[in-house]
Amino acid sequence: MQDGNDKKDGTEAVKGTQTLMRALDIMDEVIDGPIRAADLARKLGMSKTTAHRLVQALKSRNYLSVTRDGFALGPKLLQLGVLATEQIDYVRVARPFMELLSDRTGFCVFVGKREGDWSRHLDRVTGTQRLRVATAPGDRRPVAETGLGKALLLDEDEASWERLYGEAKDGKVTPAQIQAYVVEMRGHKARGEVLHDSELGDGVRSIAVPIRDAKGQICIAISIASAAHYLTDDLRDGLAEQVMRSAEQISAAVGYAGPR
Amino acid sequence: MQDGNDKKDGTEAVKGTQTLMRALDIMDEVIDGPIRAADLARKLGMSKTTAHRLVQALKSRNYLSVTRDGFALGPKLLQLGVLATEQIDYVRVARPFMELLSDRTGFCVFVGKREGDWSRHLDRVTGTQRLRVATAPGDRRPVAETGLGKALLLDEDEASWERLYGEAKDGKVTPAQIQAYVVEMRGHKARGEVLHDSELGDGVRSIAVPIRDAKGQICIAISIASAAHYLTDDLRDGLAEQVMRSAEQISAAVGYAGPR
DNA sequence: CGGGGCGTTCCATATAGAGGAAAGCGTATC
DNA sequence: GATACGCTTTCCTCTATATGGAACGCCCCG
Repeated sequence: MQDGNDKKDGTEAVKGTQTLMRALDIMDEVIDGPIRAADLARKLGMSKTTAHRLVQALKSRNYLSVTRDGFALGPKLLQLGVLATEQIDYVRVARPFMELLSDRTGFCVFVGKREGDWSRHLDRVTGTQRLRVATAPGDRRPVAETGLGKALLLDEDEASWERLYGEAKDGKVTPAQIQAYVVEMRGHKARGEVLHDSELGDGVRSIAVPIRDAKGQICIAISIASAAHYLTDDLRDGLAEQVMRSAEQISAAVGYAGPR
Repeated sequence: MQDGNDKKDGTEAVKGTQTLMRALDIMDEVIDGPIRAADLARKLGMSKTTAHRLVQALKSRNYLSVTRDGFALGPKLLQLGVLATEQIDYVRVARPFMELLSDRTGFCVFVGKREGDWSRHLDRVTGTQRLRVATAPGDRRPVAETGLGKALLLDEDEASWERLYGEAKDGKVTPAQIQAYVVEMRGHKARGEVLHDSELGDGVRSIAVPIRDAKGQICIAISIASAAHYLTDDLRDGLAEQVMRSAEQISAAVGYAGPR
C-alpha cells in the first residue's frame, strides 16, 4: 500500500479534467437510482447551470436517459457493458493482485474457474518458498474436491454440494461422509473462505476465496497453497484475511459493486 | 424523422462540454477494441497531451483499463452495464416510439414480451381508427399463435417452433400443419417481420417485429393490428417497413448496437 | 549508434466552462 | 384565480481550466 496512485478517497487524481471528473461524478450518483438535476447540483456542490450542462451532454450521448423522476443510466451503458464483458480477461486482471499476494505471503497463488462439474486451473504465481505446489495452469479436477473448486461452489445450494461430492467420489461415499461434507461447506460459506486439506495424502493445504463479477456471481476463485507444514493453524486467520482482501480487490477490479 | 435531436452525424450537440465530449469520443473509439493513446490522438484530431490526459482520467475512474495492446473498456462499465440493465424499463423506452408509429399509421400498436411458452402483452397505444383491437395489457396467449409471439420466436430453432406450435394447439395438429407452420416461420424470419392473421376467426390481422437488447437477444416485440379489412395486402409492405423502422429505433434506444 | 515510435511531464496561453441572474413552466397552496 | 415555490433552461461575463507545443525518458529496430 505504499505506492501513491490510490484512488480510494475518490476525487483528486488526474488534474486538468475537471469537466470530465464532474461528469463521471454525476454518473456515480445516478448509479444509486434516478435523480434530478437540481439534486445533483446540491450533492456534488456545483451550480445548477453546470449540472444541467453536463447532464444534457451525457444525455445527448445516451449515457443518461430521462425518466419521470429524474435522470437514469442510459442505453449506451448497456452496449458498453456487454462489450466490456467480452473484452475483459479475468486472468489478466487478477495477475497483479496474485503477484502482490504471493509477495506478501510467500506462498504459491492460483486462480481457477468452474467448468461444469470440474474446476480448471487458469494461472498461478510461484511463491518464494522452496516448496512449490505442482498444479499447473490447465489442470482439471473435480470441483468438489479442491480448495479452489469448493470456493467456486459457495453459492450453490446444499443439494448441489451433495451431488457434486458424490460424483467426485464416484459414488463411493456413505451418507455420513456426505453429511460431514455439507456441514463443512456451510462453515466455509459462513466465513466466505475455504480451508482445504488435500485428500491425495500429499499434505497440501490451501485457502481459497471466490471472486465475483459485476453481476455478483462467482466467476473465478483465488487460492494460496503450500504444505500443511508451512500453512499452519496459527497462520491461518491472518492468511485467510489477506486472501480475502485480494479477492475483494479483484472482484472490484472486474466490476463487482458489493452485495446490493 | 423531422425532429431535430438526431445524433447520427456525431459530434456537435451540447456546447460547453468539449472535454467531456472528447472523452466520450475516446470511449467510442475504444469500443472497436484496444487502441493506443497515440492512435486516439490521431484519429480524433487532438494533441497527444490531451489524449493522454483524458485517457489517464478515464483509467483512474476505471472506465478504461490498460492492456498489452492499448486501452480497453474498463471494469466500471461492467458495473454500470449491469445496473443499467436493472434500471431500464423497456415499456417506458418504447412508449414514445409506439405513439409515433400509431400517429403515422393510425393503427393500434402493441408491445409484448415472452414468458416461457406464453406471450404477454405489456402496453398498447390505441390508434385513431374507429375499429380497435381489444387485447389489453396483461393478456397472455400462447407464444406460437399471436403475431407478437411469433416475432418473439424468430431466433428460435425449428424444433422449438414445432414444439410450441404443437403445444399451443394442444397436440391436435397434423404433421402437415406443423410443416406448414415451420415454412411460414422461415419466411417471417427471412424478412425479419411477421404478418399474422388471427386464428380466432375475428378477422384481426397484425404485423409484428422483434426488438433486440444490448446483447442482441430479442427482448420484446412490437406490432400493429387492425381488421384485415383495413390492413390490406397493398398496404402491407409500406406498413411493415414502418414497423421495422420503429423496432430498429427502439432496439437502438435500449442499447442494441447492430449484429456483430 | 541514431532514428522513430510511444508514454509522460512542463508550461504559457486562449478559450472553454463555471456560475450568477433571470426567464419559462409546471405544480402546489391558499 | 392569484401567489408562491421548485425545477429546467437560456444568456452572458470572467477567470480558472484545459489545450497543445516542446522536450524528456524509454524501448525496439535497423
